[in-house]
Amino acid sequence: MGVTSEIVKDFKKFIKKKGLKYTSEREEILKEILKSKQHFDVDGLYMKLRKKGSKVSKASVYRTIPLLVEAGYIQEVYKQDSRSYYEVTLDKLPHIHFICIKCKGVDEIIDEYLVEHIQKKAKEKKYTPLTYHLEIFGICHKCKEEG
Amino acid sequence: MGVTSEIVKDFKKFIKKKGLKYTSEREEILKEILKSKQHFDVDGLYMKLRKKGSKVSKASVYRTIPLLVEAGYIQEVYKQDSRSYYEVTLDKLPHIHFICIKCKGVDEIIDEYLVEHIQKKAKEKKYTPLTYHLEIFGICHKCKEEG
DNA sequence: TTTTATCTTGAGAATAAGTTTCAAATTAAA
DNA sequence: TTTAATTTGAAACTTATTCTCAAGATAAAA
Ligand SMILES: [Mn+2]
Ligand SMILES: [Mn+2]
Ligand SMILES: [Zn+2]
Ligand SMILES: [Zn+2]
Repeated sequence: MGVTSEIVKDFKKFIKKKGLKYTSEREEILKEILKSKQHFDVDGLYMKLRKKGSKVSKASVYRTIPLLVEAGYIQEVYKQDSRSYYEVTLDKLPHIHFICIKCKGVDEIIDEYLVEHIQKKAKEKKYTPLTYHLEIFGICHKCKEEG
Repeated sequence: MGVTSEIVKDFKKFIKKKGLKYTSEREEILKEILKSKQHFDVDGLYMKLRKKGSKVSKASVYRTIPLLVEAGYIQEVYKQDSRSYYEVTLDKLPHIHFICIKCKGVDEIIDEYLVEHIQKKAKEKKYTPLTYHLEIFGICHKCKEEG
């Protein structure tokens, strides 16, 4: 049994435990998200679903995302141009995103030490961390060369 | 001569060098921002200006902010509820913001080591950093206790 | 100082991501 | 199968930010 179907089963349990109803739309959205191995936004996700013939509405995508965040499968990792970007958090530590403001390219840096450091600081301030946005906006090497 | 009038003079120079015109609106906005010793958003800033009798329009506030960012006086430090928050960057290193999603309170941690670490990573990836968003969204101690 | 070209302003319209509304459809417990 | 509760899609709504444009301000040149 693949990792995906494990998650789908867990999600169903999660939904039931909350007293909500498990629907095909919710499952469709979760499955599509699990396929994305990169960052995604609502519009991109919605387009992908539509292209495969799905009839899910954008409203349902917007409504399902907070559930998936709460269940711990995805996280909002950054915002750009007034749009939120998410990623699947399977085995992923919080990490830094370098975002090029010219080409919009995103580069990740995973760094265990950094995460520990930040979590120690959070503990000092008695915060319970939920979401990390560690973003550096700037110009990437390629765009710099092109002027 | 105070630090403010120094900055105002520099800003005028900056504006002229760009071939733009120095206006009372731009100066008013800069001065009001320099007074704010905390994070601010456009609406709050605009309200403050209005309360002191200023006639500056919100459009001008929106238009002036990118100039002040470019000049290096302020930076966008985080976004919340689809609103951007800025702060004056005088002698301020990039720093972490702990943001409570319940009470919206913001706590800062300035940490030279962290900044150096991140900048080293940026250099490794050949990025030219411009803006840092180092945010941790979570629950503060107080809100945690209140349930 | 006056002229003139260019830039900036305020007001309101436009844009677009995300939220809300509501009647019809679906779920799942009884 | 019946029934109560939830969810859905579609469209309306909200709201921060951007854009448009005519009128006003700036500053270089005359
Ligand atoms: Mn990432
Ligand atoms: Mn700060
Ligand atoms: Zn780039
Ligand atoms: Zn709080």
